[in-house]
Amino acid sequence: MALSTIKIKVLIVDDHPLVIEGLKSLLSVNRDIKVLESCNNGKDALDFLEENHVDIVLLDINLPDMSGIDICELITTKHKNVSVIGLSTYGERSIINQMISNGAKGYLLKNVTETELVEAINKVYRGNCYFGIEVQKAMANTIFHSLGNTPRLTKREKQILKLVVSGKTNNQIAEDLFISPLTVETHRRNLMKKMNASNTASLVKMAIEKSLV
Amino acid sequence: MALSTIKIKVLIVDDHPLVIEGLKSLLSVNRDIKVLESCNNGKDALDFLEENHVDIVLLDINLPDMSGIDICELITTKHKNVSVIGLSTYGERSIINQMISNGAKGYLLKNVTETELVEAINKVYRGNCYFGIEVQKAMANTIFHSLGNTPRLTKREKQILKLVVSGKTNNQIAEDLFISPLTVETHRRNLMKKMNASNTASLVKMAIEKSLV
DNA sequence: GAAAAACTACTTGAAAACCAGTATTTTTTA
DNA sequence: TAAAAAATACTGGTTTTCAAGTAGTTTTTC
Repeated sequence: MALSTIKIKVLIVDDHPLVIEGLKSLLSVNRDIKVLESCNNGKDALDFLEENHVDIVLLDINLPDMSGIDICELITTKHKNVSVIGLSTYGERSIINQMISNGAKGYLLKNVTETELVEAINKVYRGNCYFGIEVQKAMANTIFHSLGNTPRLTKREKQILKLVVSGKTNNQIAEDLFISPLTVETHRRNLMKKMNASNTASLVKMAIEKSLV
Repeated sequence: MALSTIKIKVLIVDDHPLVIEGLKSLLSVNRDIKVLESCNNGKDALDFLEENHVDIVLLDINLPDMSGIDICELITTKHKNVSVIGLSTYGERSIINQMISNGAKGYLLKNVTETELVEAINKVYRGNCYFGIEVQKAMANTIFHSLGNTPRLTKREKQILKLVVSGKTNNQIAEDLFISPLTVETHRRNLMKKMNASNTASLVKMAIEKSLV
């Protein structure tokens, strides 16, 4: 708050000009925060991050070229010192879950107030998490049976889980991915261990429940 | 409409007094419809139906003693000449689907207008179906991949499907239901045939997708 | 009361999944 | 660059599921 020379560098990613302008306007008042750039698609955002130092990305979920959820994962894995705050119109719990498990540090709805927005950016910048009041409400309903204990799956595991859920056998998956059926079996076993599933049925159920597919 | 002596007999089931009064008030204007009784829980409703002739049940989903979805099934199986119209605050598609597959002939949201309510009751009374505009909107989103082609499962099949989804093996299910594992196997096979599933994974996926569990 | 549907139970054989390890190579991260 | 994590692949054995039938009993329905 005190150091006026060091500003929190923000990148806005949203395909709606109105929202971008609105966010810029809200943040322009605060002199600890500087909006470096705004992108209206995922690719531009990723390109910008390659060549610029950014602290916070305000990331919309509905983008024209790719899902905000996927972009979130790309950003958080590639740029460890960049924090993502999700942004969307509706507080759908499945999306919020996915954002969190993909490394998002905060989540806000678009009816956010200036106070809330600034608080979110400050908190996340300091390494904390921030979730809007409306978002917390949306999560509260099903807090026990999904959030928090969602296991972290590897890329390959997610891939295989999707194929399992789609009804493919180990052999079919092996053919699809050009690996040995025995390897698929190993991944499957690890998946079951991670998700506390005793068989395919509960694995599929939990995968859907935790919105991992 | 013409015969003033024969009125459509309606039973209201809702645990919220305000809603009951509202519905009564809306329907009191119409002289073809008579609200016989109103219950604030499922048991009372079922008891009333045992001893009284009712044409239409306006059934809330959230009830204190049991789920409106279950009551709907009980009513439609026990009382063939009684039609159920579901009633709830939110137009959640999964609930609507379950109501329909449990025999509901109509579904309305609580912000329903007098016109719509009367039209619904009249249509359902004449053997048709009626779904409110808001409900239709909610269903339209996912109309292709769930509704319409939902297979009709028997009571036992639903029961077993739930246990399969919960991760139990045929043997465990057999123990639970005091039947032979071989019988469970037969039911499971019929379930897979009905749902076009080739294995447990796709069976579970489809069961959840079609909100059958 | 007859017909249909649902529930029950079995046989046999094959395929797939599950369990519990070990182990090498590749990639990522500190 | 060394350590950790992820992806790969194997052995060997057990349990469960899948497939394709048959068939008796009970419950619903017309």
